[in-house]
Amino acid sequence: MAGKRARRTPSRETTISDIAEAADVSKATVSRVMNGIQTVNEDIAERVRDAVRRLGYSPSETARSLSLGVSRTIGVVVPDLANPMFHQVLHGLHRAAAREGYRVLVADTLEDSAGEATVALDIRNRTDAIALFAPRMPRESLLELLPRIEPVVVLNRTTGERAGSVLIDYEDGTRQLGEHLVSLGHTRIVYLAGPSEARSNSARQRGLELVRSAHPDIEVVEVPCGHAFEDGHAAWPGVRATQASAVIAFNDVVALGLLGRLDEEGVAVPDDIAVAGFDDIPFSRYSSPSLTTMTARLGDVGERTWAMLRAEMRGDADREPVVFEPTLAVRASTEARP
Amino acid sequence: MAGKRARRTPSRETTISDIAEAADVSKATVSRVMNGIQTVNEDIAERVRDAVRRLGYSPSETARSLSLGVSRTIGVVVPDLANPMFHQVLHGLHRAAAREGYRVLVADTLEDSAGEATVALDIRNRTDAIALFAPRMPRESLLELLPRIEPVVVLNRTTGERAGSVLIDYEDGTRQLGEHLVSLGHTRIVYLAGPSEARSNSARQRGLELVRSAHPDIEVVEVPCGHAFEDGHAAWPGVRATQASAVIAFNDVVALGLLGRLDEEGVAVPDDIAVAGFDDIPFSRYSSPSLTTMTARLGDVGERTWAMLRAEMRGDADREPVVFEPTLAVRASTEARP
DNA sequence: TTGAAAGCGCTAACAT
DNA sequence: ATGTTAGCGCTTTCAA
Repeated sequence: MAGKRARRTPSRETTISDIAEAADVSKATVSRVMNGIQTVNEDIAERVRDAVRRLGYSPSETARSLSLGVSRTIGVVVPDLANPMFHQVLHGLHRAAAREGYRVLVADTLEDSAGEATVALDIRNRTDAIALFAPRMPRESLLELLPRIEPVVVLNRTTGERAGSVLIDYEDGTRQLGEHLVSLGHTRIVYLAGPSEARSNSARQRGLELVRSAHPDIEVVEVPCGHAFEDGHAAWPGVRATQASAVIAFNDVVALGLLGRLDEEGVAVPDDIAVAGFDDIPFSRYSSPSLTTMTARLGDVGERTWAMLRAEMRGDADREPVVFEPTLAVRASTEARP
Repeated sequence: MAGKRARRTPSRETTISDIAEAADVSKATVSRVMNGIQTVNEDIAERVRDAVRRLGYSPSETARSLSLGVSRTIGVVVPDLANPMFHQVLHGLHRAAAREGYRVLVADTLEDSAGEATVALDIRNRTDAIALFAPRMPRESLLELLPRIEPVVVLNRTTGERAGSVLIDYEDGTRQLGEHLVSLGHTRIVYLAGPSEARSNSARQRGLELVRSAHPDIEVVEVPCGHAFEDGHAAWPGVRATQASAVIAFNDVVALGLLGRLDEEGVAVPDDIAVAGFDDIPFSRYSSPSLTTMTARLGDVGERTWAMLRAEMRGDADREPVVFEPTLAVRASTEARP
């Protein structure tokens, strides 16, 4: 036997060497055939293809990535795949990336802010770039992480120009929502607050502050809530206690949870109480009553995220944050139909 | 200059060699420190950690995977991430995999059945195993693909023992739904059909056939529809034309789309028409009216999928399909509240 | 047109 | 306890 050391790991079944041997050519030739390089004699190419078929071979992407230095794959880290808002962004990002031949791999952190950095590093170390969707980790952690995972673009968090960032203007969106309710004659409005780690929660609070300043006669009270259905569903007693006539929910998911509860309780929407959400997820259009919300062209947000990621990869990103201004979508949950 | 060939690809910034050089040790020692192997002198280890910190190094998972022969990562291919039904399964799978230190990477095929095989091969070639969620491709394609991507487990498709498979019994579930409506006195029921590529669609049709046989006096008519909200929303004219008093939707998403439309049209549910879905997604509990549906412990489905995947990886899978029997969740959309 | 061999960044067997 | 080196499965340069 040759002096080779024993191999310890199982590794994969069929490799390029097996094909080379079976087709009686060099690995280089197999590689050329697999990558469609035209300079190969057709007879030989066919012999290779035949071996590939017979042995059921497909190249290790891991080995290719290592050799090439790139994977043509990007990673996306999402705090909660169950939130439809992220799908819409993901969809746009996906479409844009696919156009340029990039694959998208998604990792869900299940709202575990402590594990975010680990997941991000891990996925980044197998892809060419990474997008962080609304990371929940503290700002210092984020700023520390960013240089280690670039090229990176962050959604809904500022980065102090340490990375590209795409923002939805929750502050102004929430202000618009407030103005809408005020114009409808509501004088006491409750805000169902989201998770305090979510930076967009403070943005919403700032928006409400603007409403308060503009209308000193209007009361805006805050009720702690959360980000999920159950949270909205469970928030009713707290809302009722405020005797408010209108509520702005942290997002559509929460708003829909509340809507379901109001129906159970026999509370009329919007006559007894008006409800508004944020994000314009598809469900919001079809709920009953349909939900007034802020809509932000989330597909475009995704496309734009890809564009920034691409710029980061090329090294010619200017890192000026891109801000999307949401617009009001008035539906039946705030305005009674004629 | 040494006789080394020019390197052509950019590759990564900081490698194990840089750290070795900076800390004045061998790569092996750096590797030991990075992997927490205790046999390293504390002074040296600290020197290495220091270099790691200074240079912001984190190991290439690609290189580790290649060297180790495993990645401790599994892939999941999903036809449509926007369907909440898949989240619930994903969640259970995720939780179970994490317990054993495995990472989960998700790829969305956006309902493109032609691209499924490519995505599956690609993701499988960077992970240790793969789960296919409700693949849309034709059976022959699936059977041909399976041996090339094992270890693999398939959700909601049979595999002829060529791979593990976890099934939800849509046939019996749909039958139960039909019986429920019949017991409520409905005599004409419409089925909003899903995509014909979805194998679970035919399962539902078989379930309806059982209802027809058991109740010759009952009419069950089929109306082509789809799998998304918009499809349910748009299906109303077709449903009305049948003059049926009850509808079974392909899934909850479709049912909720229809519910929204019925509200817009001023049709009372369940008094004018009863509506039932399938899957018990979280929204269904909170819609108004809340939705009658079939519930199948989707989290357990995910956990079980992991268990089968694990068995496939170890090579001791028996491949007997695991079937989950859904149960009826009666809510307000079929049964008026007292 | 084809093949030999170096090299991608890491791990682990073996030697010291 | 540490270093040397082969090897994981590919791609690509260079030589023939």
